[in-house]
This record gives sequence, C-alpha cells and structure tokens, in this order.
Amino acid sequence: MTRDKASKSGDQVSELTASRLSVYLRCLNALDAAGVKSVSSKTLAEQFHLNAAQIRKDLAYFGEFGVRGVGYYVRELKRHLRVILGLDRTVRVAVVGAGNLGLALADYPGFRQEGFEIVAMFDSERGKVGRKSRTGVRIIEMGEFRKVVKRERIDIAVLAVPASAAQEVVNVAVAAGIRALLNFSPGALKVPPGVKLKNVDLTVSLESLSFFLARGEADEDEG
Amino acid sequence: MTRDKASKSGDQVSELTASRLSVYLRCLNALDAAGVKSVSSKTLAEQFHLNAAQIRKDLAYFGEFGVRGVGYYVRELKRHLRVILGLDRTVRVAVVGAGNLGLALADYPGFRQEGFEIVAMFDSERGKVGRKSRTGVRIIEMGEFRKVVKRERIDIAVLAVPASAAQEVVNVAVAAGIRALLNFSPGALKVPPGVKLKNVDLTVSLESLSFFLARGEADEDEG
DNA sequence: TTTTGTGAACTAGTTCACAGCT
DNA sequence: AGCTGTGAACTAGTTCACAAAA
Repeated sequence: MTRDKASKSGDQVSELTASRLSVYLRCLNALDAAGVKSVSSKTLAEQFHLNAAQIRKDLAYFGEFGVRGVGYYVRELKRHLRVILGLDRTVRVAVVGAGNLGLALADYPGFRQEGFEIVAMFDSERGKVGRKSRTGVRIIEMGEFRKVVKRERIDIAVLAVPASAAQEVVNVAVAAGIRALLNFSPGALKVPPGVKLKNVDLTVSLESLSFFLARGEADEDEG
Repeated sequence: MTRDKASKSGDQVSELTASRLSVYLRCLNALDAAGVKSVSSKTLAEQFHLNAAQIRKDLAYFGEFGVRGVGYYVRELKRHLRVILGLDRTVRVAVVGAGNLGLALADYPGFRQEGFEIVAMFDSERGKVGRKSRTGVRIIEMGEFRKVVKRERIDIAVLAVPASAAQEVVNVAVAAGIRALLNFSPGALKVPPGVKLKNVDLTVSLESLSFFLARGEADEDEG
C-alpha cells in the first residue's frame, strides 16, 4: 500500500519537483532532530513557507506515504525521501578544476552531510597535481580521469573549470561513463541524451539581482 | 521609437526572464568579440540553443530594439541590455563569510568581469579579520558592516555563512540598507518586502542530480 | 474530526504563426 | 524577401476544494 508508485517510471519528473523533494528532506531532518514524530502537510507548509497542497502532490506522486487524519511520520517519510533521492547509498563525487572554487566545493561541508562523498579532484595543471585540499581530497592529473572514475565508481562530476575548457571536460566525463554533472562554469554545454547536466551560473545569478535592483522590484524568490 | 517601454514599470518581470537577459548579454559579448555586427533572433537561437520567439518576446518587453528584415545590431543591443540589467555603472558587492566558499566567491573572476566589484568581505571570526583574499579583498569585522556598507555604497551582499547564522546576517544586511542578497547557505530565509533574495543551494542541486541518477532519467536542463 | 490524495480550476511560461515594417 | 513584435494557442506548474480514509 506504500510502495505502489514508488518506482513509477512513466513520465519525467520536473526539475522543480526534484529540488523540492530535497528541500522536504532537509525540513524533515530538522523536525527529526527536534524530536517531532509526525507532521501534517499543513504544519510543514506553515513552518517552512511552502504550500501544503504542493507537498502532498509531490509526495503522493511517489507513493502513499501519509496517514489520513494524522499526517506523515517524520522518520518514515525521511527514509522514503532518501530512497527516492538516491541517498540510501553513498553518492560518489569528483570535482574537476582545483582552482579557488573547486577547492572550496571539494571541502564544502554541506556536500559531505547527506550521503555524498568527495572522492577526488582533477586538474590539468602540473603544479597542482599531487597536492590535497584542506580536508584531504587528492588532486589527480586530468589524464587519469577515466581510470579513476571507473576504479572509484564516481557517480557525479562537479565542474569548476574555466568556460573555455568546460565542453571538453564534459566530453571526457561523458566518455568515462559519468551520467550526472553539476556545472559552475558560465555558458551552455552540450550533453548527449541520457546524461543529466545541472548548471549553477553565478554571473547570471548576480546579474539578475542587479536587474531587480535597477528596476526597484522586490521580494523573495527560490533560486 | 526605441526607449518607449524601456522604463515600463508596470508588472513584475519573472526571475526566468531576468536570467535569460543575462544569458543574452553573454551571447552578444561572444558575438561582438567575434566581430559580428548584427544577428537575427533565429541565428542567435540556433547558435546558443535558445528559442527565437522567446528572445524576441523577452527583448520586446523592454523596447523595440530590433530592425525588421535585419535583426538586432549586436553593439546596440548589448548597450541596451547592460542598461536594463543595471550594469551601466559599477555594481558594488560585499561577501559575508570568509570561509573557503566566501573566499572563492570574493576572488571569482566571473564576478569582476561584467561591471561587478567585490569591495569587501566580512567575518565575525577574530583571526580572519584584517587578512585579505588572494586578489586583495579585505576581511572586515562584522560589527563594521553597517558603516562600511554605507560608506562604500554596497549594492549587493553575497552570503557564504553557516545556515545557523544566515538569518541574522540577512537581518543586519537589511537593516544596513541592502536590497539584494545572493545566499549560498542552505535553508529558507525571510526578507521584508522590497528586498530581493536569490538562493543558490548547492546541496539541493547535488541531491536533485542524485535523484535523476537514481531514476535513470536524463537530458540537459537550465539551473 | 482531521488530513490525505487528487481531479478540476487557475496561473505562469513557452511556442506558434502571422500581420506589418524595412 | 526577411525579420520583428505580438496576439492566440498551447504546455507546464500551482493552488483549490472536496471525497474518501483513518
């Protein structure tokens, strides 16, 4: 009665829904840490500024996790969300580009928390290879990429390389069997079907803030 | 005939539209650098994987920048977009939080390019105050925030502080007159009306990639 | 009674298709 | 002939509102 739709693989889930699932998990972690046993979509929505109907719809898509008249059991829903998000096993990540940003991302504590492991960094610059990030992530020569990805069973590549190098790195990563990429370099990249690319474009983010400043518009927004 | 709607301040422009304007500007920079004098929405769309009708609609909202039968003059449209995005003058930015991520953001070359200037960093940790980032951005004590923001006429604050401190920093920043914030800490923050907050949530980005990996779904996406 | 799960209604965003300008 | 600017059509995403379950 609970797992029916859990593996529903009909239509594609939107980016927006996927991001919200991750947000829900974070909310549940907070509730769990606070000792809360169960929560209704209404309470959850009020507490974290979300919409109750949307929470229910998002969750219901993956299974009937709630109990009518009660709400959702926090621990149970957490477990379900972790499975849905693929966080029930360690997700192995490599960072490509050992510049300032790459090093900061490799050591970012938020990544290590929920099941992610930063396994290695890669750089093509001679002087960086062999060194380590502060938390001890090794910087490996880019030529070793394919081999290390296979050996270490890397799931996700994080790209923190200059725009000019980004497409080539994507090609190498895809050829090495990487199917998910988080890209921090500016500009559009091409990936073949079957590969998921997510872009975080810092310049676009700042420029759109500047735009709203210039217009005198306002109010919060979910990036 | 060209500026009519330029200051149209009726309805709110969507986040999506604002981000696309920034993308268009980047495309035009590339074309300009390549010596291209004019471009049609069709060509622009094909070259950068966009939609021609959308480009026209986005631009037309702010004025009649195009020439029928010809397209858009690259230099001229660049100039218009820079004005629309508020990049016709230097935008002054402060980074709050001088950890790994904050330091990387303060030195991020992408920010310095298009009219942004990273004026200062702030941190509450005693040992960091007085030091500088690699490119020379000074780290100032958090207690000085208000004064420095006023003196240096800071436009945008970038938040790279732990989640637990984020809301308090927002409150201080808003009280100091900051009207635009780019937040890298996880979790939802409250801002009063009239203040624009944009969130970049790295954990959510990675988790949504993990989600698509777990489902075996695919294909590109714009973050 | 309370709250879920969900069709229906609504709102936002995108794409089409073409009149009209150059 | 070629391309913009834009209403109309369409698609995606959100919220409402209520029947059914505990």
